[in-house]
Amino acid sequence: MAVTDEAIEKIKGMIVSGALRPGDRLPKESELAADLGLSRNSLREAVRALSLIRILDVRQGDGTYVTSLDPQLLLEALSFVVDFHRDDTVLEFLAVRRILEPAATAMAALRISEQQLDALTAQLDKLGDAPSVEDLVACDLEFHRGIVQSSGNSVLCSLLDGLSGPTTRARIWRGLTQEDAVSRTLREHRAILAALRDRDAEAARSWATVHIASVEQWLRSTL
Amino acid sequence: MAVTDEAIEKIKGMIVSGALRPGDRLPKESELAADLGLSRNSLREAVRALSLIRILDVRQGDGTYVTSLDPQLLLEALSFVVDFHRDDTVLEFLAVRRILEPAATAMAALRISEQQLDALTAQLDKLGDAPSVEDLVACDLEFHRGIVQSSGNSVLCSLLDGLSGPTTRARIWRGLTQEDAVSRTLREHRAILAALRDRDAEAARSWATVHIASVEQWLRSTL
DNA sequence: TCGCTCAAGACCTCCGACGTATCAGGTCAT
DNA sequence: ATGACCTGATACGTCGGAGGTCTTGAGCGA
Repeated sequence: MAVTDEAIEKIKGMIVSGALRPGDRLPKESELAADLGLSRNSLREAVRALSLIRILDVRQGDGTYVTSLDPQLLLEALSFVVDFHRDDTVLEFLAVRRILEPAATAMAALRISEQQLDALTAQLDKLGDAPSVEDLVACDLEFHRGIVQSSGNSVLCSLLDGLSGPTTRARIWRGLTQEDAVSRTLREHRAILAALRDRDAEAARSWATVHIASVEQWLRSTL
Repeated sequence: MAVTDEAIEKIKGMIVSGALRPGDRLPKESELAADLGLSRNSLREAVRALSLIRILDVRQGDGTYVTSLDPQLLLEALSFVVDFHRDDTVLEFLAVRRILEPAATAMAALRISEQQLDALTAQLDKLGDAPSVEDLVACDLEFHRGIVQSSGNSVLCSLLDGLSGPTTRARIWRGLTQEDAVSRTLREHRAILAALRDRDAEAARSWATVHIASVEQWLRSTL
């Protein structure tokens, strides 16, 4: 195994074992390189790799720190990976969303605050009846994110965030110009919100399923 | 933005845009570095980072290639990330599994082959009635993986694989020594398999839910 | 006390050299 | 002619050192 890979494993080991804890600062590059028995150049490759997936946070002029290791932060790397997928696997990602999103929406129905409900309502009101496709996409993303956050599970939230990432969603919506799709989306958003306000988890779940299934159906007929 | 980060973005761009396709070979380090306008050392940091998340495959003495970009491969990096999570977030990961696994099991009920059913049966038979905890853990992993693969969704499969990764599962099972837990697990596996054989998606879903919920409940009472 | 200057510390980038692994082509024995 | 073996070219792996840039905080003056 290459020295850089060893270094990655060792740093990972230090974090998993608790020798390095979230927020801790690593020894400076030259010291750490000496400790691990490799050159500064090779160590930098290891650090850079761990930095890409948000394990380490490198601040020039300051030092290198272990991130908070929050699920949210680590799964952020997921969206980076999802960006690489080609169109022919979009349906599979969408199928996973179709499983997760209704469940998250149902969970949210039991936990969402009045204040959050009001915010979602205001958001929909602000969008109006005939928004541009761009506005609708942005709003859709925000709407679902708000709901999923109310599920209270940050892993679930980050996962869905990654799966629904800008790229995937943009690709799907770019061609979604059929007139009734816009109004249908607006109606479905209203219905989901109403179900949440009623604390009706099953209704919320069903509307979320319908909502995603309609996108899935449209996409399937298009590809 | 640092030159290395720019290089990462550029390489990503080349792949996403289709200029580089799965399996393609990249120009050699020195050339690519010159093309992108940075030193070989800095480029190597970018390549190493992309290699960690399985976007690139570097072979010494040969060259650097774009991987297949299969969801399976890319989500493999997920397990690396999951390893970093501390015990207090295990419940959130488990909650996500509780959503995905029953759905995957239900999907499998409609698609699994006779041959795969026989293989799962043989696996359970081989384990016997009173296996060691280690054997049970290994078998459990294999059993669920086999089922999820039959769901036909490779994204779903990889995601669950990552979430159920060795570390998380090992941590959970390490303390699972209560006698009835072992026999209960065996019974539940048999029940899931029976539901699959009956092509009864709802029964399969329910048994999978029960199966995971029991782990969740035990874990919740322990932490 | 507040704000500015400046030097120390740490990461950023680059260069050039050498080590090591892989592959292709040629050589030689069978 | 075929196969194993050798060898050179090629490309990645590792290293040490030299400047450069950014952040931080101590020290100074208003």
